[in-house]
Amino acid sequence: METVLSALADQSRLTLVDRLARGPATAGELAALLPIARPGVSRHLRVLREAGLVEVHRDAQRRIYGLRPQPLEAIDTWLSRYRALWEKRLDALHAEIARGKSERETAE
Amino acid sequence: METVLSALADQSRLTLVDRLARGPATAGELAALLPIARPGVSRHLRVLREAGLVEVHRDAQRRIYGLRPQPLEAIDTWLSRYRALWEKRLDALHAEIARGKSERETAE
DNA sequence: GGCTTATGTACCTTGACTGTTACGTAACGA
DNA sequence: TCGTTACGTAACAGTCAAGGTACATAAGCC
Repeated sequence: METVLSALADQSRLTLVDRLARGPATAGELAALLPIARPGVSRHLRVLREAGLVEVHRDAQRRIYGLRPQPLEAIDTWLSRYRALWEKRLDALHAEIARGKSERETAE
Repeated sequence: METVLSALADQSRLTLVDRLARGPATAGELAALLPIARPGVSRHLRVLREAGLVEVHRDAQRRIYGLRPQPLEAIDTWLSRYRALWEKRLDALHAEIARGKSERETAE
């Protein structure tokens, strides 16, 4: 959990993950998205790989990276423990809106 | 987004957030949960505060910390862009189960 | 006014992280 | 086979973050 959050706590890696959500890409394609030199991208990809967020397949001299959603699902699961905290707030808001609306309707 | 993920990418702060999800606590109560010295906890709490994950109220010489769910909601929203990636997989799994294990050949 | 309790800030050290350049490796293609 | 393409690792410098100790602040208590 902490490993995945650490891996995502970086704008460069977030950019890579965002891109990979739309489908696989080669290391070169991914590197083109970032304003840093290639070795830096390689290390970012390694961090994502070690966090289980991406997987690699070789295609001749190319490396095809793809997103592994499992760690993201783990975050989603962890987050679900807190979801009630803001859904309660939203429910209250919705109730407020509904109440205001009905009051207006009965008033008019 | 990156700020919140960075704040959460630390086991100590994750512990604090987990605790605060069950209700407010004083800095002292929170410090007792971590195996580090008090000033370290103060700094962790500051990181959480600057990420908008907690808020503080003074009560005489005590500081009462409470969880602010909004940043967590932001992560949930960000995550929703990826949710289809594993829900598709789960749907396929459910379909597979519903269909029964009669014919299996070119799957995956 | 002192003394204690509760908590934060200042400062320092150490270790990890990010980016760079230089180099290594592996596969394709003329 | 030799050059090119596509990636990665190695080594290094600068920055950042986490922990510790010492000190500051602030409010209650006697």
